[in-house]
Amino acid sequence: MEGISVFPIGIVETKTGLSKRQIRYYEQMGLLKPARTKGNQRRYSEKDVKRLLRIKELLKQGFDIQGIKAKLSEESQETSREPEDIIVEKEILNKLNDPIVGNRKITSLYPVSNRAALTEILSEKVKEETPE
DNA sequence: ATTCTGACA
DNA sequence: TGTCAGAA
Repeated sequence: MEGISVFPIGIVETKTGLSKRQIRYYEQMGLLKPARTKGNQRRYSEKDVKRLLRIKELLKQGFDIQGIKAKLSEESQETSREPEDIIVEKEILNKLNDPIVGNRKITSLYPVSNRAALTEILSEKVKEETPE
């Protein structure tokens, strides 16, 4: 019984400490999709509230919209997790395709369980791709 | 009284 | 992000 959307934005505002402006803005950015009443008013569920709280934290931790979007979608699929090997492959592909790897934070997701193995394999991969 | 969308001194 | 307008 937590998927039912019942709270109007005003309640969510007090429950999360986020302004209505922010709550609506994050929705525009595709971070959440609250239900709508027939009168076009937003109705949030507990799940939405938790999501907003997570957004709030990630924001405090200095993440941009893209990063948060990635983290959120990651947490949504957190159920059926893929084998580490496959995850590692995806991470490598993401990093190799993302031009802003060295300096900025990557816009893609990166589970940190086997980060060591990742960086190791990645460095080798990069080494091959980078003939000095 | 509340919320919604669009806009900007 | 805040905030005001005009409508619902």
